[in-house]
Amino acid sequence: MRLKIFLIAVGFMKLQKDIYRLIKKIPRGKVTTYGTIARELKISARSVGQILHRNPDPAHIPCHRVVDRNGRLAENFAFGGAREQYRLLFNEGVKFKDFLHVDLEKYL
DNA sequence: AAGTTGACGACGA
DNA sequence: CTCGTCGCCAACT
Repeated sequence: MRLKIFLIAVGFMKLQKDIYRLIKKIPRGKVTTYGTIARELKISARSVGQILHRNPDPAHIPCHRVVDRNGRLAENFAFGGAREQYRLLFNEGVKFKDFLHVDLEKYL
């Protein structure tokens, strides 16, 4: 049982590490897009979403700073939905056009 | 082991 | 801007 958890953790480490490295350097009050991360990692944008969705380590990965290419929030945000993501970003001083759209033009 | 599922993206209409 | 399609690919049945 415990072993299983360990193995899963190790398995996640591969991509988690790469994504973590990119996401963690996002300055406060800024955001990035899935596509940007995807190109950096040489993987599909979809995979980035996939990996973040089944978020391996939400405590150490500021996934709320990741939006889609239109600056749109993820309505299916794993932790509390878009509402929660909105709140987190707002706390960092990110300006919004409306509930679901971040003010891009000044992302990472 | 094979099929389904999406925090997406690009392109056309 | 939205909507529909297709390509994408790791994770999950």
